[in-house]
Amino acid sequence: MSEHKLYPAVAIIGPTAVGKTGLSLRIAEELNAEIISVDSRQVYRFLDVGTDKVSPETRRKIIHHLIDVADPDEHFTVIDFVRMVDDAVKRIFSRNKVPLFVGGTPFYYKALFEGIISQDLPSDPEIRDHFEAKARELGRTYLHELLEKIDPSTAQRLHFNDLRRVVRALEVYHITGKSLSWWYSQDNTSTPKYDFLYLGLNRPRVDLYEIISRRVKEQFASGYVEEVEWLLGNGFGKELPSMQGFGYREIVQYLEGKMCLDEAIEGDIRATKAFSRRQMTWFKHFQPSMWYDTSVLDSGVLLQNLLNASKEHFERGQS
RNA sequence: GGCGAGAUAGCUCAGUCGGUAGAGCAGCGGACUGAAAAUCCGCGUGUCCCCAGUUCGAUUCUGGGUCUCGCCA
Repeated sequence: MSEHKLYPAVAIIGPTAVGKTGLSLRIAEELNAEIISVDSRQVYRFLDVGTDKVSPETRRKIIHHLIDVADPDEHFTVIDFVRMVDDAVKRIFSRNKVPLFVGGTPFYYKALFEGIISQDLPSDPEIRDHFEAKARELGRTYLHELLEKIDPSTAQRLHFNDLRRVVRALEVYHITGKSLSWWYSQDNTSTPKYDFLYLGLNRPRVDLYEIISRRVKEQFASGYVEEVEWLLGNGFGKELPSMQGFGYREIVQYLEGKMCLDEAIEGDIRATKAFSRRQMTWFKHFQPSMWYDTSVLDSGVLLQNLLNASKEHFERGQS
């Protein structure tokens, strides 16, 4: 087997609101890099305020990929993400530039760099709906017992309340006739294409929470509610996956008169904090070359550190 | 000033027919194979406001005090 060439890539990871975006713009500028957004919400058009997208002006100066690549009513998945990234990376290198990955969706990094996703597993929304209806009718334990019969080892792994995964396992079995655990045992995950380097940004919790709280309030002051109103008014219903994110779902409740504005804001802040914790339980295992504390490092020094680490990585990849 | 209600976890509150207490939220930890900002799991000792009385035993009953909130002056 011939040794295939890996694309060098640098990724800036860290919880929401640590300051990834700001630093990434400056690094991209210095390195002549193009940015690849690793963010499961920024892929959607029209979700702008709530996802903290960089402005179109900035994007004209520094090219960003994987932003605004799907409509809010499309069924965008990790697989779409990986495929589009692979494509973008080829074009970036053909222009003699390098890719800088930035974003806070750990699952996407995992799929992209560590090839954890089994290929060729189908999905079918109708079958999902069918099982979800069953769960509503007969209870979640019923579905879990169903899974137990066809795929005991997966059933054992999954809690009966974890509807998403139980349904997924049943879905795969019903389409392919083979259980999920059988598929996983085939080891058909994709081979790695990237020689990646993670650079970690973090800061103390309390500090992070304060920034999150401030940022959510800014979003509400910058047309967040109007954005959601517009989406709903243009046929993008609240049941869409793109509309299930924190903030969006609270604003929907607010617009339906189920909570007041302050409750929506507080709910958004709470959910964003919880999300930042969930992000960290993944990122902890990512083993970045280093965790940089953005609250203690002088921003110039921090930038210089990140630049040096990135340059070194790309130079090594080119030799 | 009078009358009434209350004081229990960081917050909102439940409860103990007297045997030192538990929910939700917050907080913390974890899982994660085609929805991932999704989905899911686990973690609860706190002068039960203070003092005295009754009692084998009081956070619970009684009396007094302090504070808070209502209503009336």
